[in-house]
Amino acid sequence: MRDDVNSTAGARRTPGRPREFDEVDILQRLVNLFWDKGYEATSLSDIVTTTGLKKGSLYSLFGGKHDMYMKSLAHYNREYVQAACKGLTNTASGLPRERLDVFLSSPIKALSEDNDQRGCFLCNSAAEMAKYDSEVRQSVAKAHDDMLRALEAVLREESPLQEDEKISKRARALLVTYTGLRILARTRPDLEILRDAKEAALEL
Amino acid sequence: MRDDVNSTAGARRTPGRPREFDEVDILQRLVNLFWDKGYEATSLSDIVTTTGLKKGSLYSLFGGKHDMYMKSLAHYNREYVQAACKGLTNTASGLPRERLDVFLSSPIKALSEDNDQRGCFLCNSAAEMAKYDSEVRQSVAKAHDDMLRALEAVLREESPLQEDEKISKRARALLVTYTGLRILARTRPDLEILRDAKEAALEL
DNA sequence: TGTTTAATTGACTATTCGGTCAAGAATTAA
DNA sequence: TTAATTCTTGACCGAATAGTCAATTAAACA
Repeated sequence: MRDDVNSTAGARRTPGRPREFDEVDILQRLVNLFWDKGYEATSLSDIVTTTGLKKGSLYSLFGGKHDMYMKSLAHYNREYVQAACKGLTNTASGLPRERLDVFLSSPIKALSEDNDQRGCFLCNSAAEMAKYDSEVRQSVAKAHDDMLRALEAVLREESPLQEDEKISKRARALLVTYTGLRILARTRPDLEILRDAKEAALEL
Repeated sequence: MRDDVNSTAGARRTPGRPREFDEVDILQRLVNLFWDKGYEATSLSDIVTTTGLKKGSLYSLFGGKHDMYMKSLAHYNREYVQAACKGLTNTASGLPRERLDVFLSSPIKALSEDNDQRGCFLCNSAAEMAKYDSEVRQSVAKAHDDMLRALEAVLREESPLQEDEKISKRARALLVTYTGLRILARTRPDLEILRDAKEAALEL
């Protein structure tokens, strides 16, 4: 009926009616929705509206609202968190100090340049869901571990002689600051608060 | 019917049937509920159950679910936030440095001693509601201002010669750290993360 | 005593919630 | 052409949602 969106030149196709949507695109729309409004405040009809899929398709694809959320969270971790980690550890993209600055500036940049007040999907999940949802808690914990490892790598790069203990301590402090920045961004506070906190964290 | 809970020795009573509950007690129960589960995940029937009041009484008392939330938030700010501010600025309760330590340790103490994983009602509100609820945003902003002023007072006390700019900067950084600690507490992370972040913040 | 005022109660409502399912449509393979 | 497979659609479901209201009860007051 529509353009044959799924077939890539001469590739084998599975039998049955082909999908009329791109799964990754749907996932991205879900991420944006949950990121913006959280789990409880997002209704199935919100989801139907912004994905363009009907309930039947959504349920056969994901299983249920909670699965949609978990898969969105996983997608966010894959796309955004990993990108942030790569940005931190990519030795080709500037001095360690500069990369840390970019990392801690991202919450501020999102707010000031893109007027993006959503904060961080991970931090929002931690706040809303982690207490009573062990799946979410696990997913968040894993992402936090990845971020801690990336932070430790940069800090080690910056101070090769520093003892492990100290490196890990500073990484943890940076993660806490990052989380605080992201949450406060959702209240649209003065940018100065965020900027000052960022600078203080970097002074260490 | 029940004991005459409202009358204090010989005081004038308003006409009409007297209340069978204590309004402050109800408010405290509401705070605990919303603090624990957030706004959307708390249903009216949760509220009916934990307050012991029926819907009619609740609605005539508060107006609606959102009013219940706002009044809970106000109560929290009055009771908990003000207490924290007092603890910070009370010159009789230890050195400035010690008071700051108590302040930043409170998220850790709640988690480790009381197994209290609720974080901070204010921070949770910021995360869940502030983006699309201007009333909440205002209430949160006011509480944050109070906390910033209290933090500035302690920092000034500790470093009387420091310039205003610097004091306010450090106060903001501490607020961000505090928020991060409280949010991460909801994911039941290793206490070490929180402890390390606290110490790093105090090192400044 | 009866009147007035206010609190309690439970039945009631309309809407929305997340979720299911059977029938139809579009494709591949034989 | 036919069969098998998969995707799409819209009608449908029971439960839960926030919220309303009139009847009843309990006090103060005159």
